[in-house]
Amino acid sequence: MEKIPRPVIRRLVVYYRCLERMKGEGKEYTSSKELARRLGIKACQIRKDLSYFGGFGKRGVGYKVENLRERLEEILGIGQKWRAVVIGAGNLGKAIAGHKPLQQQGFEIVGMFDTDGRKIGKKFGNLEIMHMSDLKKFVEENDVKIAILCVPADSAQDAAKAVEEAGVGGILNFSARVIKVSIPVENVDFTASLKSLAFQIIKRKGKA
Amino acid sequence: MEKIPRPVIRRLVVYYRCLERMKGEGKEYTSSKELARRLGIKACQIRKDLSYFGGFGKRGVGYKVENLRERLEEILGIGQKWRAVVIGAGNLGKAIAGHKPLQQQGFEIVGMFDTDGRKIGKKFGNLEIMHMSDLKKFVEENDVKIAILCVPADSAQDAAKAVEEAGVGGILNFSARVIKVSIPVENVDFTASLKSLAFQIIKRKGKA
DNA sequence: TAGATTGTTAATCGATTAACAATC
DNA sequence: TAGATTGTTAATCGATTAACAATC
Repeated sequence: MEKIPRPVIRRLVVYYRCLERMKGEGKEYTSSKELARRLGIKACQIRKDLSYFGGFGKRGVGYKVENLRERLEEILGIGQKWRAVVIGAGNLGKAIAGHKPLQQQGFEIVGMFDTDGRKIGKKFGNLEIMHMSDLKKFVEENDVKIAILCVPADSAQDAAKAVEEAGVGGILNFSARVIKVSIPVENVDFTASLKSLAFQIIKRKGKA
Repeated sequence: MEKIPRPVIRRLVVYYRCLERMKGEGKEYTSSKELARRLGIKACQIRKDLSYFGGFGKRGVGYKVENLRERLEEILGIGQKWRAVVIGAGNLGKAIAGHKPLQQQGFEIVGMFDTDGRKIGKKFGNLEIMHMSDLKKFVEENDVKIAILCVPADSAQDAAKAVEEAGVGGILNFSARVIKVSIPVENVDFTASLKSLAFQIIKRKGKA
């Protein structure tokens, strides 16, 4: 398979969600032009993105909504169940663990871990908070593929290392720190996003 | 001012955080090389990024940690207080509102809004949950600059529009939907990140 | 001076956009 | 056939990396 640019995958997810909605609306066919209009993206970019994975449309006609949705589901691995653990039982960790859209989209949170003795053994919903020292065993027994890292910046590297050693497949990193591991990582650094936003607001004020 | 590529600002935030830590470690001088090593970024990229805003270093010597930190603080608007509201008083909204690192970094959550009648009037910490219909007045009276959008995808566009009309300067969008407004937006779409991560794990498995 | 590191220009790389032949 | 839209190649754009003169 040809190398896929990172941004393409992000957009594929966006296309997928739009197709889900179109399906809900009872739409049978769509086109790159229509998707482009709804998503604020160029039509040729959509076609180009799809072309990395094959031709899914009919010239002169467009794409069959359900067919394209299914193909993207397959490509993105959305069909399968992804068993995940949350590392860090703070506010954020609990919010993620309780985030309903995740469950609906095939991500099942099967465990929560922390290092704070006062939290261990407590329940959050039907999840018991476990100690990091039990992570490896739990991952092996429960076929955990993803770890969602919600720990403070200073603990991030240690936690990430433990996750990697436990045999988890990839990390969604909410901590405000670059982590160094050899498994795939996606960073969700919203304090950086917020600062970047602040910068844009300042810049804009300057112009106005 | 020359146009600054978006990714540059994100990295500036990362540099800033690293400098804060270096300051904490009592380091007086650093270099693009050292920053590069600590952050897993190329040294020339750091110099290039900084060069958009001027020359902050001394050839042959490097950068004075505290000096560079201060300049970045200034550029990014980190020195000033940013008053923000959270839209959507669900799990996620509450987690963000209670997220301590935000307060420490100059972002103050001064209000929470929702449209669910059962939530209005309830307290979260020392914040009272208010109705969206009161947003405009609140924003004007409290000089709110940022709105953090934590509503379900289907409500995102309406909420974003209300935020824009209330006169807020920019939006941090946690919802899984593209929103169309004319003020700056930063998207934090972690379900998309999670799906992108899933794809990378699949791809990697294929190779191994 | 010799060594080090910046700031900046030029080269490379990668991603987006435009254009259009293929074809439904 | 005429009109529409894809899939793909080529052109453009933008960001990263390399290279090096300037200079501490």
